[in-house]
Amino acid sequence: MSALASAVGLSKPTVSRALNDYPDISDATKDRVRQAAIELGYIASSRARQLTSGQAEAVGLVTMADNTGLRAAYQSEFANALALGLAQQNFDLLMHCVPSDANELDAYRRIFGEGKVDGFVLMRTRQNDERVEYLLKANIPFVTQGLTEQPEAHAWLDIDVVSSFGQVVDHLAAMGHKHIAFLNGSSTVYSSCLREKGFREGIQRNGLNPSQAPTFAGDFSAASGRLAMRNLRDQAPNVTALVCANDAMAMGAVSQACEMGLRVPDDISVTGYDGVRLAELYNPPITTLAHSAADCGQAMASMIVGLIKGDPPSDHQVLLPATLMQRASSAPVAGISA
Amino acid sequence: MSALASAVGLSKPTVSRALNDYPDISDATKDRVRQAAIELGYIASSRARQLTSGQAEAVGLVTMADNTGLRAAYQSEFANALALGLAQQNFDLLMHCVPSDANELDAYRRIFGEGKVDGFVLMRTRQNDERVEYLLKANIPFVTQGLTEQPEAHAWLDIDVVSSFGQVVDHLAAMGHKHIAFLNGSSTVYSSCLREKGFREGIQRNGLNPSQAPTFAGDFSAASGRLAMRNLRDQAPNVTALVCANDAMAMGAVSQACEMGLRVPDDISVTGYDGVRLAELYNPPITTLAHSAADCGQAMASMIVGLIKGDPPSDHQVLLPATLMQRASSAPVAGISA
DNA sequence: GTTGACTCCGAAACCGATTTCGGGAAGGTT
DNA sequence: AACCTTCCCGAAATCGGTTTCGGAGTCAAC
Repeated sequence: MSALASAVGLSKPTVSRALNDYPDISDATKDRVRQAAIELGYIASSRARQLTSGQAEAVGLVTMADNTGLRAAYQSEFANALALGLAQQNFDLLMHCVPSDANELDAYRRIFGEGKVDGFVLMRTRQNDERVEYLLKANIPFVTQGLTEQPEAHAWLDIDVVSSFGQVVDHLAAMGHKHIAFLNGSSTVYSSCLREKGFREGIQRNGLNPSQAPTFAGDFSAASGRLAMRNLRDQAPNVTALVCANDAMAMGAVSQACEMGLRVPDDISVTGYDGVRLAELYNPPITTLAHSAADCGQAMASMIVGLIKGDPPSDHQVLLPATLMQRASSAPVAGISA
Repeated sequence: MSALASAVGLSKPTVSRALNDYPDISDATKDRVRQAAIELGYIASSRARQLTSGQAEAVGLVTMADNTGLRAAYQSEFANALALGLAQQNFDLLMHCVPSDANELDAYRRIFGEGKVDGFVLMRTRQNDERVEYLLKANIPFVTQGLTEQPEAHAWLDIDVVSSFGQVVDHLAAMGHKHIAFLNGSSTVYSSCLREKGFREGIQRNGLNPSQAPTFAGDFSAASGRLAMRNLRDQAPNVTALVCANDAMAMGAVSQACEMGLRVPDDISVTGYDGVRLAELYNPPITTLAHSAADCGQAMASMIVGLIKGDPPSDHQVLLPATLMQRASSAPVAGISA
């Protein structure tokens, strides 16, 4: 920068103010400086600026190393959209990955302590999420993707899973299904109880018999979807529709059904839930509740930047709807025409 | 920080040297400083260190906004592994996403110019990749994932696609297939010509008739896989196996085949190629060439760090094998027992 | 006692920007 | 001519570390 300053015959502070459009610099000088900056290809060092401003102009995203398969697909679309949204506000996205057995909290502490980021975005909130507690206590700006036990205390963005899973039941009930099973995901993930709540409300709202609507426990993996389908045949053979807590389990369930000689959807309807666009490619394409990971990421980008700039968390609490994507894996029960 | 210095009754430079383990500080003092640093919860500001050292201790990954579906899944596994590998060497991963219509080069120029990163990792190299040319000319360290026209000039890591696609043909030929078609991806992606090369070599090596091995042009999307399957039935009905350049197209082809009443693999075998683990979940699971995005990311992390520390690019040029994952989408031609 | 070698640490400069403060020049007023 | 504004701009301090250089001790040797 001092090279630029001497090139235009001005002092360093004047150049700085000219580039930052301060009011006490004449327009002529500003133009001259800007012109010279372009000619010399000058780009201000963000490091130096950050040192004085105290702002890192970056947001951290800490991920776990074991993200694979569909989960990875979602994370990627999300991270991309997040990075895009942040870039539009001149913020960077700092990705940090910790081994699955490591202490995440240390990573958050260190990254923020070193001044590399001004705040965090948290994916997949868990029950009793220690990250949330730590960040709240340390007074570090953050947004969670997914609700927590203390929704009023921090910023969050979530999909309305309660209403979503109710919608799915409505959809199936409207097609004549009376015996609908639910395959839930890991109970350590906070939203699992919300999904079950939505499912139960749907059952009730449609006047179905709750005792004919068994819940199975899965872990969000395709393998657990397969297992559930096997158990379903043994334990509740009259079930005609299976509502899965995510797409991976739905895929596992469909595959298993096909291998057991069941036809989807003729013999059993299966539905999923996710923000990823892969369910559409499946064979058969899977009826699912979709929300856009891209919209989600973009929205969270402006939320976290707002927080960093001082907005109260209560300004940034957003519940988005998911939309039912009706595809070939669900159909009216046999003997009933749509 | 100077607070730490006064706490232990030493000067700032001494504290700095003690923490960085300089030889001209007594062991007693070092211990005292380290102890105090822990007690006070002192974490050195990376910004200040970077300002003097001139190193950002970060690597950039610039992505395009239109990454969705399977491609996103791969990117995510890769980015995760990259971030993990970088973290182990105290480097950060800076993700930057540009709109699909924007000029990427500006992003590279700006991010490096501002001193936010010391180098880049490039995904999906293209033919006549302007990014490669720019980074070479600007003398900025980078590693590409995928070969380019000037493989000797820079560091890269690639999967041996030539041998891989040869392997697939071997696999199919061994099962009695005589009429094998190839569905290639976009020609703008550099590796497309390598894939075709491998396929052709396989055809030749197995003594098959090249004129009975038509190539179709796709664009890596599932939709183009569907289209290719339709064309295949019209234009080359005697083909019994379709080799696809990636998994997404293979999935599209399988779905389309099923909808047209063809059975996979009984009527036609289909194979894919990718590093993602989703092909395994498909219905039916798809035979594919797999490589680990995680290994790939880890390897590239140490490559780029090595480059930044001054290694010549020739030290970091790696060709990895892919392994054939034989699954249910490929089988011996009808009438031949495995 | 003076000298020299050696160990350990502090003062000051520096990295590249921003911010505070103050002052020179131009122009208008008495 | 003296004074006051207003408009621009520069000197110096600052952020939080690292690095260069030199100086204060201690101790042994002559």
